[in-house]
Amino acid sequence: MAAMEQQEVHERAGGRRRGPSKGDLREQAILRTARGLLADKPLERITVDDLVSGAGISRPTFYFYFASKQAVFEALLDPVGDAIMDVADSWLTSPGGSREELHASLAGLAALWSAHGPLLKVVLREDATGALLECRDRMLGRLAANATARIDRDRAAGLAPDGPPAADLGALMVRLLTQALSDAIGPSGTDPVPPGLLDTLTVVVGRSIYGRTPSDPAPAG
Amino acid sequence: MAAMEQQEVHERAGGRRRGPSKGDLREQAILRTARGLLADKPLERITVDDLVSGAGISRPTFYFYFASKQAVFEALLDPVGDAIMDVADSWLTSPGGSREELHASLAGLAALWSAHGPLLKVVLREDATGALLECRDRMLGRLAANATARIDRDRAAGLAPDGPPAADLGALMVRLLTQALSDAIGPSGTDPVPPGLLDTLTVVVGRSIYGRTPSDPAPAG
DNA sequence: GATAAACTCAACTGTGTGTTGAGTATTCCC
DNA sequence: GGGAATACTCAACACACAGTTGAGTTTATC
Repeated sequence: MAAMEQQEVHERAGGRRRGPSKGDLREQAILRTARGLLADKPLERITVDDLVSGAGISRPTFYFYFASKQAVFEALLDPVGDAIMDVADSWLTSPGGSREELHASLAGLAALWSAHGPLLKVVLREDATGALLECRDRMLGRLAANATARIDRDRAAGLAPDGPPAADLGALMVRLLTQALSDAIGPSGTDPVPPGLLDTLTVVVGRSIYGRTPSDPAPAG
Repeated sequence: MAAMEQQEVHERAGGRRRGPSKGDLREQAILRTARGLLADKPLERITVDDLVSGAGISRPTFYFYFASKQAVFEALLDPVGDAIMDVADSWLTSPGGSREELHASLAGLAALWSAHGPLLKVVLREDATGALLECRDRMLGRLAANATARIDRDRAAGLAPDGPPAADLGALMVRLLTQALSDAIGPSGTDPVPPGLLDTLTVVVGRSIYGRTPSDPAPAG
């Protein structure tokens, strides 16, 4: 319960209460250490002691700045989540249904995975909890909602054939993309996304949404 | 290092060395307890103490039968892995490229996920290690190899258009299927797979492999 | 220069994994 | 049936990691 109180204090002003700077440096040092360690080993193998010794502080000092190890990675993830939202929105608002445009959108996603691989892998993991889980659901939800809207729009315009409910198809495409990108960057999360993968994803997403097989209805208009 | 020795003893005959039965009951009790607990909570929240008290033994007795908590779940997974291999092979050897046949194959996979959901989720997790990781790679590899062979065959027969390298496409389809099924059965891994998902997956896989968009080549023959 | 808020830590608690060392039961061979 | 090997069992450790306590020092503010 004492833990609760302390966490609430932290929540109140997103980490520390206020104040100019002295401890800001330490907070930054913790975040920097976390980011660095993440390139070497997965989240579950990073201990509070790693962060503590990396930042040159003691254990309780760490807990003064962050409520838990997870909270550090949540803080790290915040700006990345925003970037994902931007990609999602730009995909929705981009013009036509051309292959090039789809390819470009996927490249935007891939760039995020290249830049923040380890972090994105963490948040997509099945056993995420707390704020990490919320963040994931928000990210995936926004991506899926925009994909769904896109599919509906293109179906209404006769660009895409009917098929599964747009929401199901959209959610599936999002899962496919995020999973494929996470796989591509390897266990450490630092490999580059191979260009061939982008081509394959473009074809698969393109065919799934716009493609026809003999048993699909013919194009409208 | 003492741990090493004990583990090797275990490995030598897949668990215990031999002998008739007395301890076989305990081993079964541990496995049964593990399977039961898995329906309630995820692997990482199951402790050795849970298994120990569930099976009515002491801690060291547990370690006599299994080298670690992970080893228990590896043992549980063995037969499931075999079943996956069967599904993979039956998909490869099934006849034509009809939608019904694809749907039936996917239903076979889905049945496995319904029956062994929690276990399959564990093995597909990114942070699997040791034998669990090997098992996963073997399963996914076999599925992907068979999907690839299937795509090659159907392309050669003029049933499927050209497109991304068959191996890339096959691997992506496998990832899509396993991920979608894992998602569908929920966090606990015990929800039923909704029938609508099977339809959607059938369409997506069908279109990805056999479908055409205006920019894809026309059907051969 | 006193008061409060920001900051720091040595030493602790708690929970989990895996081990040690010393046994008891079972089997197998004579 | 006696004796040695093998199967099995456990109380009591050792250790790693998360998170806490309680008491202290610095820094900003009036």
